[in-house]
Amino acid sequence: MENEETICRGSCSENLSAVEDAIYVIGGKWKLKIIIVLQEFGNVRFNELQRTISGISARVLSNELKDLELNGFVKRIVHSEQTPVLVEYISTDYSKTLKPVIMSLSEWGKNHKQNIKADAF
Amino acid sequence: MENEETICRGSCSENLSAVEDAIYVIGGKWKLKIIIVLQEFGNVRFNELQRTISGISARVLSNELKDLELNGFVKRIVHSEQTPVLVEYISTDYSKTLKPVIMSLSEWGKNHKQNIKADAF
DNA sequence: CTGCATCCGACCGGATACTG
DNA sequence: CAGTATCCGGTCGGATGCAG
Repeated sequence: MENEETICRGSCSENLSAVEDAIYVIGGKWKLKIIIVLQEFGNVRFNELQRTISGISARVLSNELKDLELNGFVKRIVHSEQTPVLVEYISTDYSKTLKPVIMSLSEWGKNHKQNIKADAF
Repeated sequence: MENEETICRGSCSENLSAVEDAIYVIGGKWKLKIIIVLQEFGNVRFNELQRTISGISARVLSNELKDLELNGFVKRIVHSEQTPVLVEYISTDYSKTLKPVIMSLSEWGKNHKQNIKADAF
């Protein structure tokens, strides 16, 4: 019993901390959604992004983008220093490493919605 | 299933909403961590849970557990109505459907930590 | 157009104390 | 032990206005 628990605690904390790290970086309501849009659309401008991701305010989007850029998921490209400024955001190669995460989440979310419809427990 | 390069703009919103649904249910700082602990430990009592997941307060843990129970990820088992009350939480079969999500997140988190150590960009 | 600054209300969550 | 109630400070984030 003690032995099993000890083993479990070992791998568990490892797993826990890994997931914790992941959530710390890509957690929150918006980050993954922004990454998804950038990955699937390619170059996207600020307002375009805001329109695509319904519900996000300019303020929050701005903060999220800064955060994502700091962590290497997003690259900010300025096309013109004159007004009107043109800025595009693109996803980095590193953000592609999130593909499996996004896929499994998407898959699960799809199934979950089905289950919710099926039975209301 | 699909050619990733040609993932349609049409299915983008599909993907987005699926991930959004997933995040809505299992998002947040704690939910996945609680699920992980319950899956790996089996039966866990409230205080044990709080001790294992460092940083969570009783109040928050209580709320999260209620939420997880409502969504069918966790089952609450009362062993005794007398004081001291004995309660155990266990993960449900449905929570096992999150395995792929947890695995991909854990995998990514592990790699990410390595990359962070490697280069500080 | 792309944001940042500010104000300000809502809400999250810690600390503490309490109950069964 | 397993929570709940209350207080309360901090943060989140919407709205608005403005600047480059």
